[in-house]
Amino acid sequence: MNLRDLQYLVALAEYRHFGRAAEASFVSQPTLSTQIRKLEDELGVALVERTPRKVLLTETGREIARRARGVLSQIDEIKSIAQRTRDPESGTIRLGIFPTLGPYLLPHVIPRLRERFPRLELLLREEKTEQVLHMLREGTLDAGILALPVHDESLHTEFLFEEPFVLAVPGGHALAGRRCMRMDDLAEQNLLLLEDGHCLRDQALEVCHLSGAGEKTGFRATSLETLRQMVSANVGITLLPALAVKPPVAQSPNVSLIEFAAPAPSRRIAMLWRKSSAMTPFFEALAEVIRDIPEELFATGDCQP
Amino acid sequence: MNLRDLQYLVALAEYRHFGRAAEASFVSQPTLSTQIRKLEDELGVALVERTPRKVLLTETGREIARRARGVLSQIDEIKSIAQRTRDPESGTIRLGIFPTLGPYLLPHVIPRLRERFPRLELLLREEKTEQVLHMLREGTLDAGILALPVHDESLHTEFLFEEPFVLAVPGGHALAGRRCMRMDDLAEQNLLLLEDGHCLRDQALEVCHLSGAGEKTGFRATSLETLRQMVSANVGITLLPALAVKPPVAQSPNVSLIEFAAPAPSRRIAMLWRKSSAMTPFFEALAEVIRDIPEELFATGDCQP
DNA sequence: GTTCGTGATAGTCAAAGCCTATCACATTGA
DNA sequence: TCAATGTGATAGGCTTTGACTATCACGAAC
Repeated sequence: MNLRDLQYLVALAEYRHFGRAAEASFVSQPTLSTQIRKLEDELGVALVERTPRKVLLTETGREIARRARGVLSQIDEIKSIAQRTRDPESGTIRLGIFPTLGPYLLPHVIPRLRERFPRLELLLREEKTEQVLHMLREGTLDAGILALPVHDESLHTEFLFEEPFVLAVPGGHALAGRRCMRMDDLAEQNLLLLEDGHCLRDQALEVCHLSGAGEKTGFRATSLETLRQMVSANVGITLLPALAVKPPVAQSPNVSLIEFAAPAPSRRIAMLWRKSSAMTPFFEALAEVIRDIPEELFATGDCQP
Repeated sequence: MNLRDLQYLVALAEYRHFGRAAEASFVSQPTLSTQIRKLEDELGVALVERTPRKVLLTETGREIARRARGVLSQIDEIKSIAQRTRDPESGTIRLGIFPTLGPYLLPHVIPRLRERFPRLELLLREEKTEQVLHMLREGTLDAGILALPVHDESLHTEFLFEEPFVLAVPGGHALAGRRCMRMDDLAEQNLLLLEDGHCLRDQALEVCHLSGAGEKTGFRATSLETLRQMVSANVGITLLPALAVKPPVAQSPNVSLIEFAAPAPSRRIAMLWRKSSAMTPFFEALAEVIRDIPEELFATGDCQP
């Protein structure tokens, strides 16, 4: 049995005439006759009642023709899906992003993506970095936005932007009056950090290491917002990524933000997808849109400590 | 595109390995590889992400494979229609049933089915309720026997019988001497229950809710037989469905069974199949045979607490 | 660096789908 | 009543396709 057989049967059901059914199917009448006969042989039942100058389908033939229409309809759907994929801007992308970036980047990015790809359906998934990588590898995510470095040769890495850190201190802190500082100025300070599993923790530890700062003991936050609230509550000081302190994020009460002089500590953000993905060209276009958000979101002022 | 192509794609989606998909499809690996490639060429899109030692389907490939399963399912229906026309009572039915019913119902049902439909081949599949429903929907089961309610408009529901629960207590338990009780008598008791995923757990929780009983903490059984053994070992008390305590099921040592007065807690069992199935008349006959098992299997004694 | 697993390619062959030519048979019209 | 016509079936043949085995190419694992 094959799809052409089903097409012939459906045509025969409609025309009830071998010649006209053949013509509608773009084959010769003997071809259609033979194929219908072979289908009957394969199924072991009569589908057609052949009477002189008249063709009727048996009850079984009518029922099978009905199902055949459903099958052919689904085949058309399959071709439609394929056609839509050739025009990818109308499909669905599953995009992973980690929690200390997603809520601050996406408000800038989503409107631009909707404008650029109005027919795209974007399914966002907020997970920690390791989980995003895992889901990318096993194919439950199509792409991810992560901080570098990522060591995975099976993934393509498309650099997006560099996001600097700023120091957040309570309003009454000794450093609060400063607009700008050098990394060295962090020496002897102890910072509030996130718990294990967050890449921001590792990134902040790297800054601590370079600057001589330490981690405030006896405390680990579960989210960036918790860190911010702790600073606001005079519990301590912390590093925050630039996007997390720029509009539309509201300024927190009792929190002063201090930028760093060059070379400022920062994290490099990239979009990753499987090298084997068929969507590479499209992902590159998507990355381009993300890369195009305004630089003033990251830019520090003219910082001369 | 032809039906074999769709079969190959579905197999590839399942195995994610060209060799195993080919083996399952009874062709050689080069054949399957070539046919998939030709299908991709015909559709003009990549269906498969080929990475070293790992095969993933693209999102388009997954979507098309999903549709292909539907197509192949309808082709099976067409063959089934033809086979049923040739010989209505032979052929193969794939029947799903959940684990806390199957082992206790089937011994009563199988002999009657074999007698009534001697040429029928019954393939039984024991799965939890959600899995049976999933397999019904995707066409890997023809029918299922499940507890109601089931909310799925695409499935036909044919009520079979109502199966009451009995309370199983250890021989030395305070309630052990009673033959009969009201549901209220369960208040303040804590019952051993199955783990998540078993519909019997939900059914028992409903009884707990109505009667004021609770769940015994720190314990969750993986099977009904484990529950029974725990009662036998004086660990606690539990609800058991009636069929699970009637012959040919052996009576457990040190376990007393107490029936409930009307209205007794119970679960309603039904047979479900796809409304689109061509086998509806036959399934109705099959359900009739199941419905006809002796009522004393469920009947409670004259229970006057 | 070698071995192994896996998917792709090359060459080949049998089967299938399709063709044209023609046949067989029933219906229709003169 | 008979010839003409319409229609579906059959025969022979050709092209295409699906399938094979053998082998290659490449990346991962050891």
